[in-house]
Amino acid sequence: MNQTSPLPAFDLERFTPYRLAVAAKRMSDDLAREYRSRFGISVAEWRLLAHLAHEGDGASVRDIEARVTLEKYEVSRTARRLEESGLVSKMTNASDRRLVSLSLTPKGKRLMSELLPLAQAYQEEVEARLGPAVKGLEVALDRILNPDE
Amino acid sequence: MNQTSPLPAFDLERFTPYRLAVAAKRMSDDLAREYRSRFGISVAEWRLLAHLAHEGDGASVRDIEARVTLEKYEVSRTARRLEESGLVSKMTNASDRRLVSLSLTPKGKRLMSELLPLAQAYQEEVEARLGPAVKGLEVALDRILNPDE
DNA sequence: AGATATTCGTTGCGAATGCTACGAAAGTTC
DNA sequence: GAACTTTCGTAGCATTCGCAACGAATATCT
Repeated sequence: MNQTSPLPAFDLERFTPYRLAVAAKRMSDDLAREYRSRFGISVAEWRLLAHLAHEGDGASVRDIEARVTLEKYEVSRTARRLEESGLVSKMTNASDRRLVSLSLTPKGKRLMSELLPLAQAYQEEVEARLGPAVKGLEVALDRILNPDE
Repeated sequence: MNQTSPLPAFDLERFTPYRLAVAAKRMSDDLAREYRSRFGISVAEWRLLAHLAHEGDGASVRDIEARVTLEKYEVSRTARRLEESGLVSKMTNASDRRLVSLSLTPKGKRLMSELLPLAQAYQEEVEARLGPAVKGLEVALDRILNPDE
């Protein structure tokens, strides 16, 4: 008795969303540990700083929200922390005083000139470790990230 | 003046760890929304349930921790919530009373017999959407997840 | 211009998270 | 068998998170 119908066979370890989540977490934690131990910054802080370094100063919270996949309130809080640690300065935009203009301070720039080459090296390390599979990975990521086309 | 040395060129949007994190979050959120709205369960709850459904009843917190990439305390709390919602039962193991033996309740089994086919369908949808790129993705994920060999 | 709607950024607050330490139970050593 | 070490699961506590609401500034409408 208690004849429960058998459950469908399903192996979580072959479930792509799960595998993707674990792989991303592993790589991200790996990197986050590095960032934190050597520079004391979080992933969100890294993203914000990287955006400012690449796109130049003056980005608003809204700009960054759209670009680095953080929620508005995360950007706001991250910016506050970065300001407190002296890496970023915040000024209200003169022509639209709703906007906050974010800039790297000299200290922030010095940090990024150290950090960016390390990130670049990590990228190359990843590519080397994945070998030819990196091509397929990037194609798949493109498809996931741009569901249009 | 204020001649700051130019920062190295670095594009966050081409940084594989970032792309991987965003892709995983997108897919995971997509699925999590589905699980939550239709069944009221979180990602952690889904993982624990999927493990029990696949491996059978009686798994301990430690077993699950090792298998579904959750921390010990996450498993503990997730199991408590699942017990509260009547999907999982907890019993102390008779032969080793440190261990907690987790099992799907009939209600949990009914839920999973609904949920697992949907997960399977999602997997097939992902494969269809990615097309041939899925091969390369899985190879890359294998490399990231099993850094041996 | 005045009224209304929208955008921008921040914050209050409850829930979730992550670290750590802890007690209970078993294993180990002598 | 008593002292100790280790393993297992839980809970306390501070931090972080996510949602929603808010005030300020601007845009739109009539």
